[in-house]
Amino acid sequence: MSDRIHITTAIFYCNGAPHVGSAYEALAADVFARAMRRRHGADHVSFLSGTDEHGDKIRRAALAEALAPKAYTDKMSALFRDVFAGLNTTFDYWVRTTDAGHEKFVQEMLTRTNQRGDIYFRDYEGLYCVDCERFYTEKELLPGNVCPAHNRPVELISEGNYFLRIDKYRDEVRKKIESDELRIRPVRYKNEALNMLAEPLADLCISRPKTRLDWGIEIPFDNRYVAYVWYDAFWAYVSAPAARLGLDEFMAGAWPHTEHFIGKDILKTHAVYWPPILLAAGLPLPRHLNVHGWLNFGGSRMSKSSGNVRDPLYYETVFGPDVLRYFVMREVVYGLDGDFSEERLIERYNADLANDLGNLTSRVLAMTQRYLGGALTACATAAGGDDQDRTLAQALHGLAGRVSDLAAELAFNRALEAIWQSLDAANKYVAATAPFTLAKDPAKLPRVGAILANLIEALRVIADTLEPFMPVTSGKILALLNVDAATAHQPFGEGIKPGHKVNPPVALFPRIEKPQSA
RNA sequence: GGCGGCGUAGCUCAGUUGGUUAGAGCAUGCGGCUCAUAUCCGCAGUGUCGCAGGUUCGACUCCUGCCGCCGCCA
Repeated sequence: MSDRIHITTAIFYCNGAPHVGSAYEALAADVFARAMRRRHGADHVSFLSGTDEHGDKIRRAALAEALAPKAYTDKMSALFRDVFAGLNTTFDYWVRTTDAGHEKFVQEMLTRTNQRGDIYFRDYEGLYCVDCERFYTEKELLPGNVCPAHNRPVELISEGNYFLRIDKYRDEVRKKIESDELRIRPVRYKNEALNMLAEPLADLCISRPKTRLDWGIEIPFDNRYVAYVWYDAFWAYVSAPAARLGLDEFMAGAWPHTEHFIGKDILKTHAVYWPPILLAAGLPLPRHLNVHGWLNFGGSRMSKSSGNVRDPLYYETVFGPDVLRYFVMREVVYGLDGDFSEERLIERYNADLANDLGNLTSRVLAMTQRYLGGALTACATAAGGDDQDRTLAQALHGLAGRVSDLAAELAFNRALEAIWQSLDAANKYVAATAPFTLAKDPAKLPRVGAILANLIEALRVIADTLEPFMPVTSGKILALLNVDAATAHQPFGEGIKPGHKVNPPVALFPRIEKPQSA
């Protein structure tokens, strides 16, 4: 089986600026993508994100700024792209649903699906919420026919529309989810999805009349209609790679190994609607739905109205690169809701980044300068050495493999825990061997050289393993150690050789003093 | 209303198929070191493991009921 992997974030609906929640999803997917590149080779991984730019909410957001929809989404899509770039995400594809190539692809899929026979036209009368852009049944509404999501009255609309047969595929989809052929993780969301598939499903309305909304992709077989925004947006996962590789090759290769990263709010669309859309087009399903929770802010839901939303790049500029990424990966259990607060971020910063990682780097490089003139005099004692040496070597041995396995399971917090256990082992090793005491006796300098060689190797392995989680920091430490990429990836004890020069320390994470509140 | 989850040290949480004195990190207190970003190392804790029953030689871990919080579906 091919080990090609296609990784996606959700396609972000860009009617508002990206916030820390959007950043969290992009960061989790990016950590995963980087980890998979290390595991399978960069050539075997593609990573896709982008913006969802059609639909009524976009049209109205544009109107509110007195912009044409396209001008508005040009601006918003660039904003998302720049924020994610500022967070050092490594997308191979940035898809806009208004890209000409994407629009053409959606039309091809509509034609293809129509020819296969699962699209039909019928008149429909229903209660419609313009904010949700969907029809409701009376049972779903609050008294007075009020939309439960937006707390405003729905409208009675009567119109003809195109529908996609969904229930026809329900059994097939349920079986694939049950058997984990389409695996939903964590498993609690699998159960929720199966629950949703237990009852018959209404067919999906996939068109909107232009008389009501013309900001969309025209239905190729009826120019009075545009495609429903969700139908359009799903195909963003496929359109760009299909254009680059050819649809057939993409479908035969990476697509069945797709890893969708999505929030729990869009589980239903991805577990219930997306699979039938693919099956109706005669295409295979993705492999994994990786569902994450909400990022709460100080205990309450992060939202624009509560004023607790910050530009994700604020944290890059104030705390430095990688800090936000480290915090959300270390603190949040993937799949569960997490709590984000600046106070907690500063605690983590000081305890983990300044005191553990930064200070270890600093003390090891400082001793190497002071006692060895900056150049190693010995090999690491991975295979031999005394008890202390062996304890350190054991902590580093296989670290990269453990971290890679944990990242593959989306257990990012545990992966970082494992790395920090190695950092602890290195700090204990310094205390146990006390090279600063030995260095006072010139006869013991060879041992000091061996100890520092072990510590430099430990730092190298840790910095290398840290790359998916803290790419900038990883690069900084490897640069301080003066090692090239090939050396960086070596197992513990097989990297840096005697004679190798390392650089003097710099403070990677200056301690943040708590503001003295009077 | 149906289905499911959660409730463990001050805080955030681990606790595998039930088994000896219930763990980690942070925060707190004491001791040590001094290479280092006043950093690091060691020691000390404290917990009726939501409540009440039940099964068992033995339950945080299984069963029942209740309380509280939450999610999904209707």
